[in-house]
Amino acid sequence: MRDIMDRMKIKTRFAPSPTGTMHIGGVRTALYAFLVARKNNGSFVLRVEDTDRARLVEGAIEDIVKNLKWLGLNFDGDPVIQSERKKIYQKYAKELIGKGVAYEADGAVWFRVPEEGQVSFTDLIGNRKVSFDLANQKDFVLLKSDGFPTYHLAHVVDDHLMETNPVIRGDEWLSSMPKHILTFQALGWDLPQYAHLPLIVGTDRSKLSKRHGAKGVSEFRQDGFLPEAILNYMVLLGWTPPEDKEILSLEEMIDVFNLKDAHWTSAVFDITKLEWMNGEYIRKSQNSNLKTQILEYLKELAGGVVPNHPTEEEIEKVIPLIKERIKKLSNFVPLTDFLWEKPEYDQAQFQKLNIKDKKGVLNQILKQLEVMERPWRTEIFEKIFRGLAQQQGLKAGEVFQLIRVAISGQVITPPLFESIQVLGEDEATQRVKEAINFL
RNA sequence: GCCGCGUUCGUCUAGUGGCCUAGGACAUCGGGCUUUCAUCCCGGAAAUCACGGGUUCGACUCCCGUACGCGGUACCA
Repeated sequence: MRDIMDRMKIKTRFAPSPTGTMHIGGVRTALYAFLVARKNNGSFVLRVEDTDRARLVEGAIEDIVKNLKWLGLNFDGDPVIQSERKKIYQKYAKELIGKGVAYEADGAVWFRVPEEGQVSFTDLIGNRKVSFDLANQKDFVLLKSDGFPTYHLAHVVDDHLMETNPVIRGDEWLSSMPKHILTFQALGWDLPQYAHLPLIVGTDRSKLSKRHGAKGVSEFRQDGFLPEAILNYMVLLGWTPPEDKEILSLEEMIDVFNLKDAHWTSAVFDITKLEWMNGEYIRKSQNSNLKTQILEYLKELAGGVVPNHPTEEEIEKVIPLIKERIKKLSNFVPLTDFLWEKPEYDQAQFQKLNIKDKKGVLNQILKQLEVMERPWRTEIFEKIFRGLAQQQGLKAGEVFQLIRVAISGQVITPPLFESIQVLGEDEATQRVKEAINFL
């Protein structure tokens, strides 16, 4: 197999049908095809399988192209659009009728499957030989009565003409192999190599779909997932990198990926691990890159408009505070919005505190803040409130926690002093006053 | 029903006959660091390798069967 792979030129394709938004499961198929192509200096093309006119969804092609681009899975050349190739399929359907292996009935062209015999091929995944008894196969449609080809004809014609090798697709096609083998043979063409990728399934082990709350790529993007993390997580669903090195860039994947090491068992999509990995990517990204990504993310969230707050400078200031605290870009908003907006105080948050006379202590705090030398310095700030805690018979943490809720309305925030620095001394003092009034 | 494929911790997986009293990662639990939450560090629990037969001195690894799961069985892809 290795020899054959080496000798043949490599050309892979991703062939979705534009019946909806690009699904997360498709990412893995596209990624593997992309990796095989790039690894072998081959090409990777996009083919749009739009032969089912009834299920066409407007904008689906644009969605697929946009998402592939976002992911960094760049394809070569222009997409091949099957609906524009109608004549070609018709020509071969006619040829097949001429050869006597196909016939017309009910306005469609059917392939006549031999009564007996066997077909088999060896799948690249796991190097498994799979055989089918033709006695179990029925005649199938090549050309529908509307003149468009079925998947089966279109696949054979296109992948032969495009010289696809190997064909990388989902495992749901494995049972259609007899149809494809038969058609290739009837046309007198060589069978390409095939790699049927195991299905990605939901927690109930059935094919991943909307039923599982499975999302489209765009939704992952809106959720604040990074393309690198999605790619990295998906590549692990069915393939293990050498030496336990799980975190890999696209470039590194190209380097070490090998289809022959791909697995043949279906994998459950586990968003928890994806989230962890996304957090890893956020933590290890450069602050300046993160800033750009957050800016872009917020802009998209606001419908393409740059929001007034946070500004680029504000984001820059806050990044070191939140970098280790967010798993997804979307976490940025709830974690930081108290910095740009007045908090809405909630008794429940104050009640979590272990201090009896909150109002009294807060007044003490306010008094200190008003006389503290500006600009406030961390050491001084800490010293003063540790002293205050002691004097009040409280733990230092309890006092800091009270200040936290007073300035943010929340019990969980980025580091206190740094947050106050972003807020500014006036605003921080003002909020303590407001908290006192609230209590 | 028929055809095909599959079956190692909850999940992704390592493992290609002795290195496996089964390793790693996520999740989980406990501890450390710590003014919250995270990050980080240390440690624990977690798979009778689906089951039953073979083959072999020896099987998670090879063979057969059973069970279960999934996919296909469309003029959908």
